[in-house]
Amino acid sequence: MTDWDDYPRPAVTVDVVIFTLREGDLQVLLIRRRNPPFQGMWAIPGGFIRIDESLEDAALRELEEETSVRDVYLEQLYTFGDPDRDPRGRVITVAYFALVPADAVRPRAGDDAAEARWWSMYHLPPLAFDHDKILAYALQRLRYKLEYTAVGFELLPETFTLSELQAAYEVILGEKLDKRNFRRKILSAGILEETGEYRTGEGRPAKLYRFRDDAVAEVKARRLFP
Amino acid sequence: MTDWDDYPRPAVTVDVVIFTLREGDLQVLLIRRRNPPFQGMWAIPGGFIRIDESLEDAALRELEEETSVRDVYLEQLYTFGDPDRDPRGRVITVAYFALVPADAVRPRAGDDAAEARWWSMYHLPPLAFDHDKILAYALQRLRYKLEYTAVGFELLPETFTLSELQAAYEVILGEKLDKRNFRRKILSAGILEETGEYRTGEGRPAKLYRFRDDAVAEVKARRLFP
DNA sequence: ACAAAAGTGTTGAGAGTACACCCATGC
DNA sequence: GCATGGGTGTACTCTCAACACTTTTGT
Repeated sequence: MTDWDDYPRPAVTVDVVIFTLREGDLQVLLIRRRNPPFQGMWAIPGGFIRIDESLEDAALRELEEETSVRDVYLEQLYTFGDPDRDPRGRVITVAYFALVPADAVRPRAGDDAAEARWWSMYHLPPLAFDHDKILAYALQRLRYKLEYTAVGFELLPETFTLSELQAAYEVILGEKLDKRNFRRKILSAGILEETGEYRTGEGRPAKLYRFRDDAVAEVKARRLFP
Repeated sequence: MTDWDDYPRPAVTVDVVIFTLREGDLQVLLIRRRNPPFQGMWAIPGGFIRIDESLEDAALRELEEETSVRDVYLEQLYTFGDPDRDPRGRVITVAYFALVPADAVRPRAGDDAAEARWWSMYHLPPLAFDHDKILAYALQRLRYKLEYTAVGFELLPETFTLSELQAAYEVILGEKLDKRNFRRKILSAGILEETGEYRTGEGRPAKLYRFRDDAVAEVKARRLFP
């Protein structure tokens, strides 16, 4: 820290891993790169930070550019900064991950993307830069958080049945769960309330639930540091 | 991500929160700033990244400059990037935290510090920049990790008694632990081995232990949800 | 002998896990 | 009435927390 201007500065970007649940699957939003390097390959949405916006604001801006949503779960994931991760030069990226309910989003291509679409986390295309590493880490973190917080709800629509909730957990964790134990535990946690409505379909109609606002607030309070 | 040169670049620094256990206390290494801004105030050691080194290498370099040690526990903590956190302009800092055994270190002042010394985490001086926030977060993370991993050992010398280990946990967690439960739990985790030596002093001599480096250190996390 | 720290077991409560059948509806 | 998914209870195991006295050494 000798002198302020002595050091060449890296470029700094923010990348946002956007997860959702669609088609009974855990999916992630990717964009196809319009420009070199890695032209035509798939990448996590992101972009350069602006000089007067916070990192979180930059992540929210990217998120909104790609999905038109705000007010979703967003958490800083990790900062990736290997000197050779971008062939154009030194680029450090602060990765975030976001959880959005599928029904709230219609992906749209941004400026630098020819195309944007959902991909299954379990069947990904080849990815630009070190984005495979970033996604692998994001999945690990999502699974881990699911085990001790209630973030799973952030991926579901406003109301849902217990079977839908259980299916969400199973898809993300990649394992089957016992129905009775799941229901007992989730109900005794006191974070759900019945809506009074039912979902009909094949078989017996299922009670619809929503998250209790106060419980969701508690989870949200714990989510982001500073 | 329109064009590479369109964006003014922020400066990027790495700050390293260096924890140790000394004098029966959890302490952190701070340096007194020689230059403005915040001249004369205490700060977490850190500095600008070099254009061709990775973030982790930069953190290791800072750590070695301040403490002359390598090969200690080092983990990326969080990236702080509010636009106004440094009055000189836009500076993003990638914070790391390091755990060093007290007997391995003799702090030394670096280039930009008039002075370097250990401070109790529980009696800190006023800090430069947003370093109070960084330290608060580092402590939270350290406590959290202590509950489900074996990182506590990284703060202790090569060999130690169970009472010393317990005292370390108590200082970091800020609470008293039951001796019998602590011993049973830590021994049944199978991560310690006896050295065969004893530490003598006042009272009955105590067995010395060391950490088994082949042990899987992760203590099973208790899940909030299935 | 006494001070000082090391070391040691049991019990009760609560949480987690495994497991199989009846219920309400649409067709 | 039958196919389909929704909904329910119990017994066993394991983990965690609370709690007090004996042992070994140095002086």
